[in-house]
Amino acid sequence: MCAVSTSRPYHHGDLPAALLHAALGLLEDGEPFSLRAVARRAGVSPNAPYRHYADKEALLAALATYGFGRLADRLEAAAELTDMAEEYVSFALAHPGLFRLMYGRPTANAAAARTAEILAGRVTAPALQIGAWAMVHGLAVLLLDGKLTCPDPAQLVRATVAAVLTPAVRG
Amino acid sequence: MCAVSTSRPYHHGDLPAALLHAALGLLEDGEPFSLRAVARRAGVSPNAPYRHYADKEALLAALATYGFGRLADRLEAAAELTDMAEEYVSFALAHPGLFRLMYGRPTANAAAARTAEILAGRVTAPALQIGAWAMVHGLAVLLLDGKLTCPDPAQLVRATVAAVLTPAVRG
DNA sequence: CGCGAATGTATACACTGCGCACATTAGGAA
DNA sequence: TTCCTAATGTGCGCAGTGTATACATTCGCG
Repeated sequence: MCAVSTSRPYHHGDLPAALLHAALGLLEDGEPFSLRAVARRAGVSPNAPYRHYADKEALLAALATYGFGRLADRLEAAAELTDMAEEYVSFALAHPGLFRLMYGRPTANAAAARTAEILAGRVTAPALQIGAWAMVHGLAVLLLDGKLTCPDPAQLVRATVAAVLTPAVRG
Repeated sequence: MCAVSTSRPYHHGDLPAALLHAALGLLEDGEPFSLRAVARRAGVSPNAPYRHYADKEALLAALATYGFGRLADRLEAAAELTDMAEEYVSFALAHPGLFRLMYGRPTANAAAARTAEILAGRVTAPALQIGAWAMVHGLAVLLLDGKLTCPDPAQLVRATVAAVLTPAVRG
């Protein structure tokens, strides 16, 4: 059958990127995430993604490493530990779906470790490095899950870092 | 049709409790969690649970509040902040499915708040209370997600609390 | 031009959560 | 005792999911 001129071409051009973009869109919009929904949003058949990603996990893993890259960029742009903590939490709150996905995948632990290293760059003692990461991550997760309600999360982060981390670093 | 004598009775007796138990078993065994699997494990038809729980969320919410109860018991039995932190993390590592479920439900925030209060009982300053909870929870989550590998988690918790929380509390 | 490889589509299966109608049973009323 | 009603469990069906398999279309190279 001949394609009508107005129809889009059989071959998409750059489906892998389009799929990633569509998946990100689903996460940002908080819509239920399914491979079929991703394909739908990319305007492609339900099985087309399988040409580029082995399975759903593979797409999610790609999303996770992308997310860790974005987070690392943000962290590296911060000057002090307090700023990094604030960026970390604000990233989580701005992209809840992506953030949860990043830390939920057993894959992409290397990317997570790199993120941790950037954070640790502002701290000296090893126990403090882990403690700082854990506290900031804990704040992010608790806020994300609604276990810690607060009108001004950024302020909360700064106060908590000042009360806990700063004395420990000085100590 | 007449029931054969060896078959179990039509009415279960205490299905709600049996369903909770079956669900817990699924979580502990790390098997994929589905309402049908819960019903299967309880030896009952796929739709029987709907007589006792409005939907899947309701069952999960019941599980979550149960889990928070168990965690609170453990925390209250601990004498010092360090012990509580260790209990918190060890609970998470011992019951990963249940722990993730507890903090993943938007419901049962009251139970989570109660847990936080128990933890806060060992700390005075408000910012420190939140910081302590966040750090301990962060350690639990990072360990659970495999982002923080460590041969002896309990030791890690004690060291981190000693390095970060104790100095901050001392002021 | 022609053919093979890459890419997208169609169809199909097992599984899920869940609504609806029906079967079975328990427990009180006559 | 017998019967009736409400509680409880079952069967069937629907929409939606991940994914395997077979097919159609198109691009790029000879």
